[in-house]
Amino acid sequence: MSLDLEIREQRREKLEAMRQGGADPYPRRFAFSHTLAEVDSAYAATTAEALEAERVPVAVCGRLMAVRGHGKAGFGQLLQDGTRLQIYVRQDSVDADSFALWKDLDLGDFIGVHGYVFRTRTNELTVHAERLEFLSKALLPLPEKWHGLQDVEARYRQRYLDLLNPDVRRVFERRAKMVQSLREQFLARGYLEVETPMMQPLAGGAAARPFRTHHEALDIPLYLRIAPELYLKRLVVGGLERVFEINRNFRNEGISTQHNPEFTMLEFYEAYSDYRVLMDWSETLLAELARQVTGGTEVEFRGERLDFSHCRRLSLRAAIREFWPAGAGAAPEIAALHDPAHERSIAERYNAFAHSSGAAAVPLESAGEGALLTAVFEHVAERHLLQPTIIYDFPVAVSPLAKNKADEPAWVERFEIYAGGMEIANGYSELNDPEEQHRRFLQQLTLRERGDAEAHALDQDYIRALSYGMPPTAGEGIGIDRLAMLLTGSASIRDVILFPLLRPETQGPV
RNA sequence: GGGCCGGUAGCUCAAUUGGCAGAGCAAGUGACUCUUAAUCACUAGGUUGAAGGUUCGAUUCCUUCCCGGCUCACCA
Repeated sequence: MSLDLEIREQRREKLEAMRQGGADPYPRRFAFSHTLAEVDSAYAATTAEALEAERVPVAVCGRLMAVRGHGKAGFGQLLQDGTRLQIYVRQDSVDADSFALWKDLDLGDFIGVHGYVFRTRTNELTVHAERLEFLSKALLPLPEKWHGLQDVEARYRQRYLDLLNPDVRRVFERRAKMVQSLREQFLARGYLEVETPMMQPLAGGAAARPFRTHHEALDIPLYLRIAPELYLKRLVVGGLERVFEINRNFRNEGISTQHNPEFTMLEFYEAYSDYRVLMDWSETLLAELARQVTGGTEVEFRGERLDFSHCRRLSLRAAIREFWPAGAGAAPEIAALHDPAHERSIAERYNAFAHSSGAAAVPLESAGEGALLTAVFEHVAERHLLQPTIIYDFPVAVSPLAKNKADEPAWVERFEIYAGGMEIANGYSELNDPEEQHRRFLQQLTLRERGDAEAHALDQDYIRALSYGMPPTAGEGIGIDRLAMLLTGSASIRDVILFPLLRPETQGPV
């Protein structure tokens, strides 16, 4: 028998013995007087003498994480909701049943402790036990007490064990605080929080491969949403002029340190606004977010200090010039970047450099007009954009839902925010001309026919909604997971998602 | 999907260019009434991810496969 099973067998026997003795090993509740955190904060400043005089009675509970026995006495450490507190059990202070229970406890068991607060000789705040109650059993042993769970796969598969590690717990607490801060900032700006369909008959609003499912009763195919965009803008048509949604998107694409098939997006729209307004608002939003979550505007990410107090602004074309690799010859002239005729030669020049230096080349084949320049930007600049940076003005070919620039119709009023070398946000002035939107969808269809599985589908109902009239509107999506990576210093998106997608275990758990 | 790295006791990790698979924690027994990674003594715990191959002998070398990590490509 493996040791694991042996331990479980021994612990089952303890449970059985408890039942034989008339006790319920899984009792229903414990009426605690204080949480461990409350004990901690209430008596943090109280001296040993004052506690001794007062003998404050408490009833506390938690998971037993450490035991240091001394024969007829002993110390234990309880863990409750992230707080640890020491207990002291001595034979001459508790009843016989409680002491027998104490001797029989395993690490990981849950107990309730009645007693009083005191300080040990080393001045540690401790509950002096007078009675113990058994609350629940750990049949399986917990991970190693000092190192915790280290195996990366086990950490993700058994997150409940990983979360016992305070550093891991802190990441998810901070993520929660982040979402709360964002929500509060949007509510303060007069936004309404909404929920739009996660299952859609057409997966629109972004360029990505969707997950497909099927509704039995209606007998129709449905797609898990790749973005909420088209629904949120329908709401703006309906007069909900400031809306935001924090929810999951699903994209049937690769998994990496920056990609999980389901990820959380904050997406928002405000009427009578444009991308200039959103650039300003995003900048203050991020700065305030960093302040509320970390207490400052600077964070450490992959060895870099990132400063969220402001965003640098750079046009896409300027970014290509600035980050054009030295080995690729002179950076493209501004005039060339404005002339579609030069787009291909710019990409080819970059690719010549890429081939000689071993860097990834820009795929030339399927790209439509304007898409090449965007691809060049991503290859040349993205990984250099460590400090928060707004990149603005994109080609219309890669932005089928964004409004054209007044003075340059082949380009749109769109921006993306980069930090830590990752794209974390994407926003634009929304295209609200239904006829132009229809033409854009048709262009996407021709891409689709050419084999681009990620090109937008034609959403007639969305065209109809726009035809009723949508005010000038600006909208933006912010990737919550990546932002959480930045604000928690996590190198992988899996470290900020409680249960990241993994291949299922072939051999079931023990 | 490509490249690189990894998988050894429940957990964290060792194992000498191929030579008896080990330690700490956790577990069991015993000692111990102020410890805090408690201490001390003893005990038990292994199909070294799987299947083949080379060899007198494989955790170690080779092949295939499984699982994971990093990275590149696609994407946010």
